[in-house]
Amino acid sequence: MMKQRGQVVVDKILDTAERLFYLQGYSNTGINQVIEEADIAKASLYKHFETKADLLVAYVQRTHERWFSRLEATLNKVADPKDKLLALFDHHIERQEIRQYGGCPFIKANDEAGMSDSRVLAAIQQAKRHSKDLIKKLVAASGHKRILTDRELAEMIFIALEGAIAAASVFKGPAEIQTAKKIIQKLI
Amino acid sequence: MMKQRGQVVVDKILDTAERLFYLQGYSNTGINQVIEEADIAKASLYKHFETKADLLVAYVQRTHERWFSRLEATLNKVADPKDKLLALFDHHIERQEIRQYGGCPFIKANDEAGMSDSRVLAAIQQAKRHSKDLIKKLVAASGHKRILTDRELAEMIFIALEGAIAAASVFKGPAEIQTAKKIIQKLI
DNA sequence: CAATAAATAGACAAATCTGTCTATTTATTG
DNA sequence: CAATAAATAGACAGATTTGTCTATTTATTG
Repeated sequence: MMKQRGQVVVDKILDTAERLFYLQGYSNTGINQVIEEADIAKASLYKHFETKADLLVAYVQRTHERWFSRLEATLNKVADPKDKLLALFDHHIERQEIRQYGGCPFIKANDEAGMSDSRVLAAIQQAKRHSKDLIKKLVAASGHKRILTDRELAEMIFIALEGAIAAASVFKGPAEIQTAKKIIQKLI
Repeated sequence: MMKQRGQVVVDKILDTAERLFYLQGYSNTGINQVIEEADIAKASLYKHFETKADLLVAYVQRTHERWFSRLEATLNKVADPKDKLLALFDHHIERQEIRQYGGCPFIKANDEAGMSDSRVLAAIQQAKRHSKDLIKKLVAASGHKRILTDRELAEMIFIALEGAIAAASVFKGPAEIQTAKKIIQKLI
């Protein structure tokens, strides 16, 4: 039952889908490219995922899980509660560097399929609610200046992160995320 | 030379492309659907646009022009300089209602084609720079509290608008745009 | 009116797409 | 080892994609 060395087929599929769906977009990525680059048989893919849309849903959920794990690991390394808020921005600067400023994978998936597939939309909303909740907890524990209320500051950080990542993906650089960080720093 | 009543072919194409590219996405919209719904011949489309990608570039540029006209008209109705800043948010709440919370058309186009087509990326960057410049001018004339510098406030408003529109398109409602407005109100 | 330009309908090519199916080989497990 | 499950390669169907081309009709303009 346990495959230790060598990925199991479903992981190879998801790894490849994750890379291609983000880089090229869902619609621009064909099943044939996925199975070729994942180096698996087509029948194997359709044994694990009934349709291409099912693979998209799985991709969003898996991206959500991995996003959360990585962010949690980053935040655990930061002690000061205000610094945790600022670490959010540094984390996303690093992530967007790695992602070559391709923007937020959830917003991308939402723009491509969120209006037509309700399961995709639901998975994306879950991820964004998760992000917002996490920020709310960090704000509550931060002991900030109270220029804004807890709720306002949390919403502002959430919205600023979203906007800064979107802007960074337009201008292909970290500038807006760094700017957002400095401004939030003034407000906490 | 002048066509007065009845749209010329190129306008019918662009109107249809505008609607379909935004609603369904560029990749999910076929040339055949465009010509059918625009009620024109395929040869006419390819006489005006060499490739589908050229139509996308034209779509982005036209969306940019129309976005600016509409926003300018809205702002001209507002006298108070601080109210102009707040009117940005109201304007986008209305626009996103009409657009059924489909998000920013430029970010959408960027997510779908910005990484692969440099002309699309350039057109999107122009639109976003235009938006940022407009906000900067409004901020400079606003006589705000100077909790933030002019540059910081302008960047914050730009980023907050981007983020709020993205969040609104995930949660399919105006909540985040309204919240962003209230927060900016506190800072000006 | 005559000449030129613009638009039309639609067939067509060539490639690509998702999804199905068969037949075979490789792993796993009792 | 024997039985079951999982993965493979690849042909195939049927639909759809972008873009080209021909032949015809409709507008425009000198």
